[in-house]
Amino acid sequence: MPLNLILQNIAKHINLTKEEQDVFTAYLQTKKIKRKQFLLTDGDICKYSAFVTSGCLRGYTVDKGGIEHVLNFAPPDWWIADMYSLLSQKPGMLNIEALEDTEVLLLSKANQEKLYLEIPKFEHFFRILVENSLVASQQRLIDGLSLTAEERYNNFCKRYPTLIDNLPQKQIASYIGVTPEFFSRMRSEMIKRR
Amino acid sequence: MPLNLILQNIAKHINLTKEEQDVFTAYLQTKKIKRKQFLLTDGDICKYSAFVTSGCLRGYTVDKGGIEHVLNFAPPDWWIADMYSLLSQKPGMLNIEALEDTEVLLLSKANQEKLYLEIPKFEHFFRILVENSLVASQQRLIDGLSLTAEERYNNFCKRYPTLIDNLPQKQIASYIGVTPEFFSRMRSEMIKRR
DNA sequence: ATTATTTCTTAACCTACATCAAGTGCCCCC
DNA sequence: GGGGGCACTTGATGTAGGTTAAGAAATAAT
Repeated sequence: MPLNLILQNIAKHINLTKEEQDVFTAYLQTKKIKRKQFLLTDGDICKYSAFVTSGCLRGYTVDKGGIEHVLNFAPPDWWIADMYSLLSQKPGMLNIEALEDTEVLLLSKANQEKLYLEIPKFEHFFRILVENSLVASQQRLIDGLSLTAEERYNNFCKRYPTLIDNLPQKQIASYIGVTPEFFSRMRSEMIKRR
Repeated sequence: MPLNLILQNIAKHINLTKEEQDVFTAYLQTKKIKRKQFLLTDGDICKYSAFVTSGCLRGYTVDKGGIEHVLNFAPPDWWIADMYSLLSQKPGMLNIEALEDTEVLLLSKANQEKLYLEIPKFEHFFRILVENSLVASQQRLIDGLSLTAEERYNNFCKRYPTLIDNLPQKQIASYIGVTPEFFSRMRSEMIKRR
């Protein structure tokens, strides 16, 4: 069980005693997900936050026309959940699927609430975590309103350099909001212009 | 000073003693902003979260071509800040401007940090506040990727019914991501189809 | 190693929305 | 109350990205 990674992630924002670490880690469950398997399916109620220790997940929605739209990727050291469903405990719209064999540590909403009571530092930790997510989400919203697809792709490469090597092109295309065809064309034009 | 409104806002998520209320309210400053005046200008460092007690603010960015893109509105009972700049204490991209004469209560980042230490319940309050913001931001992101402008406008009317009566059309257009010309045309076509 | 499936590439054609421009209507301010 | 400026409307034209389709290349499965 690779608890070191999650303890380091937590230690970015809060200091836990050894005892507190034990309390925290006792609340976690390990889960392995094979490539193409789902951690969460749209219409389900999201009961866990997941912390990725190896592999890669993607969160995506499917629109009326059956087109998939990637909301987020989660490589190692990242958290992922359907936030709407997790908070409201209502059926959500997000599918969370493994892009490759993946291992996660699951923290249930119930255990998360217990953590807040037993170790209030976790209020602080998750506030900061969500604040940073909000900043990234708003930045992406602004990008979608004001930048061309090329500019969005450039930003993606700058912000998440470690992701681009292993992510399939069609997933990157979906994340920046264009079709695979357009993405392919755009990239070859960018290369011609070098 | 209309402290009742903000105390009610806080009471949605946390219970404060009378003493705690006094500590909290002592940290607030009142500010009046005339229509068209700025609370924050892009390039500045955001030092406050603002709670609107009357009037209406809008947060927007300006792109390379000089086009404004509305990120958020803040009518009464809403919080607003440039989250990136507030968290990082680096110059931000958001302008916050009054759409009408507005009154806000300001909570500085420094005071906010003090609050967390003196009344840790505020960690809980702001975590929930930011979580809800994240959900709304992600939903808007997904809408922008998967819906037509009409559908986005319909969602806007459903989610924020109290906003549409008083907001100028061009601001709504900017929020849903279309030009004023297209918005005007789209609306008259929707009316024809009734 | 071979086959099946998926991903990527490329070309032709299409479309939701943008841009430009000008006129009308409305609101704000003096 | 009136003038000026801004918001809204409308028409013509343009464009960033989508759709359709087919072939090539790469990857997965056996």
